[in-house]
Amino acid sequence: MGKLDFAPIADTTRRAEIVALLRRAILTGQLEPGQKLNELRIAEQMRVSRAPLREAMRELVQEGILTSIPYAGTFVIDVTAKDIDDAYSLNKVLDEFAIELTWPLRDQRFFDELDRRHEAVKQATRDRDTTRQIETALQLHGLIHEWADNSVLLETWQRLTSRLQMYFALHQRARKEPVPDEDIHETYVRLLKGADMRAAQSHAREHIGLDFEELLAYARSLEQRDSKGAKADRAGPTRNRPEAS
Amino acid sequence: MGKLDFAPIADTTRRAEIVALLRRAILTGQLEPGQKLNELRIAEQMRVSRAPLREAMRELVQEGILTSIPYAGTFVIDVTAKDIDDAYSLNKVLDEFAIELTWPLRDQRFFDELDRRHEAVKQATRDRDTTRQIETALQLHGLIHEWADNSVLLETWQRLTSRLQMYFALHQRARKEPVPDEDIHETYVRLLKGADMRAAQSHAREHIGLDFEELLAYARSLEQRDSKGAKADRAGPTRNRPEAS
DNA sequence: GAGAAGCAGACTGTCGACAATCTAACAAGA
DNA sequence: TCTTGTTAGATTGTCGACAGTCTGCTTCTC
Repeated sequence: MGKLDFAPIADTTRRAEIVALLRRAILTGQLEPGQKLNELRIAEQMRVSRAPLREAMRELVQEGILTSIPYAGTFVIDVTAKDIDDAYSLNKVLDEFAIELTWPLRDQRFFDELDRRHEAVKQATRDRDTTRQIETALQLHGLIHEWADNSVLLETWQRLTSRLQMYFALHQRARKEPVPDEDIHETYVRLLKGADMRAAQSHAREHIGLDFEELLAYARSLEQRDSKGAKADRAGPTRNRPEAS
Repeated sequence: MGKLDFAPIADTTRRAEIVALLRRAILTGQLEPGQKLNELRIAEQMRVSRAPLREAMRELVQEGILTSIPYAGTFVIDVTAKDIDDAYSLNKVLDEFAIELTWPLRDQRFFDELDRRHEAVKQATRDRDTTRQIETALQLHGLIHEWADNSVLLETWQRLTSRLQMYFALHQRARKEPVPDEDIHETYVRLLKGADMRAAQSHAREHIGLDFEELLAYARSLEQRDSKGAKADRAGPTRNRPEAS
């Protein structure tokens, strides 16, 4: 028999597609932080009953980008400066760990994939497609986590990434100029190809820190604005989180 | 008006209670790894319809202790030696980070809570209650993550803990003698109260390593046994994970 | 007897309807 | 005018039933 490996066919349940749709809507900022998701309306728009929609929402709640309050509703999570700070500081630790694990596993296929993803970022930058630029940049950074051969690490990073992507989208959407960021990733890629692991680790930490400071400042300005009243329609969940212990 | 703070009342939806029930059943080993969860049977036993049960199961899938295959069923995750290895190595990194964050925040309340949880472990040990011993030991180790004031870290650790608790339960259930482990935590607690952060960090790494080796050896022996046939009724999910990208 | 086609049976996925709960507007009383 | 009780509307939580899919057995053919 032939040695051809077939890729598994796509999961074809309504629930899975709803999850993908909702996740994309949230991560690209089409659904704003704090916004309430009306089950009936969304179900009608998607031509789906509420059952699979609700199951999809439960998944996204556990994924950390939605939050649910019993009998009140399900909301897109609110972005606080502290959340961003927390996520980034943990991300640094994970990056360092991922580089350590990936380092001895690097091979030609790794370098090729690294270049491919780097090229995708540059392409998105040329196209002035900010949404895609965020996506591709995160995919570039995700390579070390995928390559590290530690499923728990990968899973953790992906969860963190969801949130970071949300924050970035919020940020990018807010600022006027589409995007400057010419080629910050150049050094990152070069170091990952090099021989000095420590250098790669500390650069990852530095580099991430840069975008971060700007994002954090933006988040803080948002909070200042919000706290001065004018809370708009973004219903503020005031009760406890649904996560039981 | 008075300054009394009321705690938020308990979330009282069937779904939340089902989640708690199922999680406990899985973490204590009442539901074995690989076992399939029959929706109809469980729903009848709990006197609940399938809707909230299914939603609860979606949450636990995202929590990482169940795995779902469309049109085939939902299963308790299988424990592989690699999973344990992955989880533990990440756990070390997280512990180190948590100690770093917690260190400057330690105060009298921290030390009191530390002693309280340490005492709970010793009590469970005296009672020869292995399940509770696992629970309390993990709670003791969780304190640094709770105290670190980083919600993302805490969430990540709790997710990891779920899995570790499962593995521990499996292990404890298997070995004959109830439990030796007199007071390994004594040093850990003392170092956390001390002045040398590095020492505390490296001890956390060492200490965790101990239990780990034993657990890992057990997992490997399990896999050897399984691969020699006799796969029992534990239906092995052979298709792809449901997690779409 | 071996292998393919077809056929129940069981189970998961989805739907529409009902029950429980919350919110906000309104009325009544001090 | 402020507080409290009431009520209607909207929304979420739950239920029972139906449809789609998989699995294992049976049957038929060679």
